[in-house]
Amino acid sequence: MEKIPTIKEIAKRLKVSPSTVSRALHGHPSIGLVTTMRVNKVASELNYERNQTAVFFKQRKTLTIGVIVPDFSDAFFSSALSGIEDYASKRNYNVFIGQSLENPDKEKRILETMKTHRLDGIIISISKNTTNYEVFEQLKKYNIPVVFFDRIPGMEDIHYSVCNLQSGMLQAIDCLIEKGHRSIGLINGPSQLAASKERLDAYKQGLDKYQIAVNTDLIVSSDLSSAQNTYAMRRLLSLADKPTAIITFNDYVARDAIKLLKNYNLAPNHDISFVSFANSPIWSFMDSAPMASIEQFPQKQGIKAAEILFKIIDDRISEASLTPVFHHAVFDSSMVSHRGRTNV
Amino acid sequence: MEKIPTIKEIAKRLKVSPSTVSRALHGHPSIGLVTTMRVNKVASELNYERNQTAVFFKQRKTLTIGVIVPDFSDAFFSSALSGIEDYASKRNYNVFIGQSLENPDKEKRILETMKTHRLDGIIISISKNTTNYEVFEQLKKYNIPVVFFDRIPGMEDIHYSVCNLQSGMLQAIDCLIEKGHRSIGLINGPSQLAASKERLDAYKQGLDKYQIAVNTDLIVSSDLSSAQNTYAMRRLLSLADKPTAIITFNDYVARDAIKLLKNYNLAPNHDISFVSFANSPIWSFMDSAPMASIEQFPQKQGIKAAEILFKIIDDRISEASLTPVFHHAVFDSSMVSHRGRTNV
DNA sequence: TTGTACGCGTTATCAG
DNA sequence: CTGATAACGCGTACAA
Repeated sequence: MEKIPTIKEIAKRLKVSPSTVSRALHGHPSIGLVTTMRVNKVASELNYERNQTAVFFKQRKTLTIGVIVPDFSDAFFSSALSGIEDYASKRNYNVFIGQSLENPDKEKRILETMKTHRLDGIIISISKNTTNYEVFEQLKKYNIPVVFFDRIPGMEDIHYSVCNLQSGMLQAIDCLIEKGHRSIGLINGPSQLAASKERLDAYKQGLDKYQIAVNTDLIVSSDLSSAQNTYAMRRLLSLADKPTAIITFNDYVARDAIKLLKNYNLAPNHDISFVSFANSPIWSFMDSAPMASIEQFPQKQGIKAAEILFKIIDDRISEASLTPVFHHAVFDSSMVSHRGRTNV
Repeated sequence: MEKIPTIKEIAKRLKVSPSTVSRALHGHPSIGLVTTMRVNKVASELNYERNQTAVFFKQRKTLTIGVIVPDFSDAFFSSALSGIEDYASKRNYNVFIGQSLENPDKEKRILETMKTHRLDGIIISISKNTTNYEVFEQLKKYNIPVVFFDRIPGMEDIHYSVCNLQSGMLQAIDCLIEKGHRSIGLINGPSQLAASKERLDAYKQGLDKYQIAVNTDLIVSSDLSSAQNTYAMRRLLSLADKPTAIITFNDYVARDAIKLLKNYNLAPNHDISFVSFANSPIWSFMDSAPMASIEQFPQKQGIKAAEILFKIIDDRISEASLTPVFHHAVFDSSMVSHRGRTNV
């Protein structure tokens, strides 16, 4: 085990002071050319490499951001992570990760670890069970900026990057109405999710625009398990007046619904048209895709969150801002048609 | 901006020495109960939290491992990451990430960053274009253990965790032979990939077991693009003696091949049976899955790599091992049948 | 039981 | 242009 060369070591060999070596290594203009060259020579001979932990310690900056999501094996989040990593690495920043697995305790532990590590900033999509926001207040005191994305807490004064689901829902309804549908069903998610409320509100608003009364029979919910997805679909199919189109909470719900539809020997997008949310890559592998899916741009959301975070970090350097500004990025979801792709 | 409390601060308030505070906070037995309690009280009043960067610097341990893969938005790698994160977090370790995007230069840069950060260990699945292994040698000098997984370099004396593809291939062939197939095609990947050679060798070995001569017409390759996948399949379909079964490099190749087959109005697994590699989740969304897919257990590979890494880290503490031991985990791939799931 | 002194590697400040 | 010194926050021999 060879020992790792330090600035001191170089200084000793050259019989100069450590500070001279440090400055030479940084190309400081006040150091003479000869000295600089001699230092660089010895440094490369010894394979010197600076000890980043010492620099972090001294500078109180870690050049590291943290990313916390519920689960990296979920395509939505891993795609966001991929975008964040790419952005951060271009800024020469490093990325620390943690996954909450939807467990608020684990989430809290991760946040605390990141705090003690003095990370320069955190990007987080919170667990769906998180209700205690105290940690985030503490983070503020430690001056560690937090940017939320996709899943944001019900707090005032936060930075976030989210996707507005309303726009996609309204587009979907416009499109369905244009195709002559008047009876549009909704398979929504669990009511406690903010995302469910958002979809429902936009659904009602969309129908209202065309003076279509909301028929509560056409609105069913699921906890997003396959069993309940199927059950919800069955309820819609059992109606005397079946909907001619159905909007589902997400692509997985749509998949289960379409599967059931086929068991009834009905053709998706022919007998009943489908529009779902997420636009996940699964449809490119499927024979029966919904007519359209509403894209939520996970990677874009992640990158936007990173942009916000770095803006905060940059601003902090230039001035201690007296009036805090909270950055919000809300971009529109957008309906993506799958019609050319399906073979129904 | 409140300033962050330190041990010194606590010491000053209590008029004791910093070392007393430090020991008290660690529950050192030599500190009196009263003192300990007073220290803890003030610490929690001030919301004291120790500065991990200082500890890292002092202890020359970062309690952090790095994970590098080509792309986190790939389900295979994100699933591995998920497993690694979970394992590491149980050991109170943190995870640093980087993605090479198949770019050897970026990969090198990431590795160097991790080196200067003095990470305690690195788990990596190398980019498919990596040919220069010099960095890994340097890492050895810095005493940073590296564990490779899935994609491993052609080096001696390394730690790794991989999946043996031979077992799956042999199972597949056993299974196909048993069902009466004698003419089995292979759509392989690019020849420069070790994984292609491995599949080909096992394929030959499998046929050999049943005294079936290898027919080179039945072996085609693709660079794994959709275009070439389709082209490769077309070549097999244009043979006078078409194969009755086809083994494909991975699920994406199978998807493209099956798609083409349908254009020929032939039924997958009826006219031609398919077995592929990867067992990716896409099949659960598809109407026409291959008969079977060979599981490669990304998460398991990741966790195993983490186990190896932590074993090395643990061993290092207990003793400076004189004879280096290299840990290899090779577990068998395994054929997973999809027959119950397909509706062909 | 507690305090003193030092070191970890680097850089900023000030003095020459 | 360069050197000496202090400081960052913490842990720990050693001394008291």
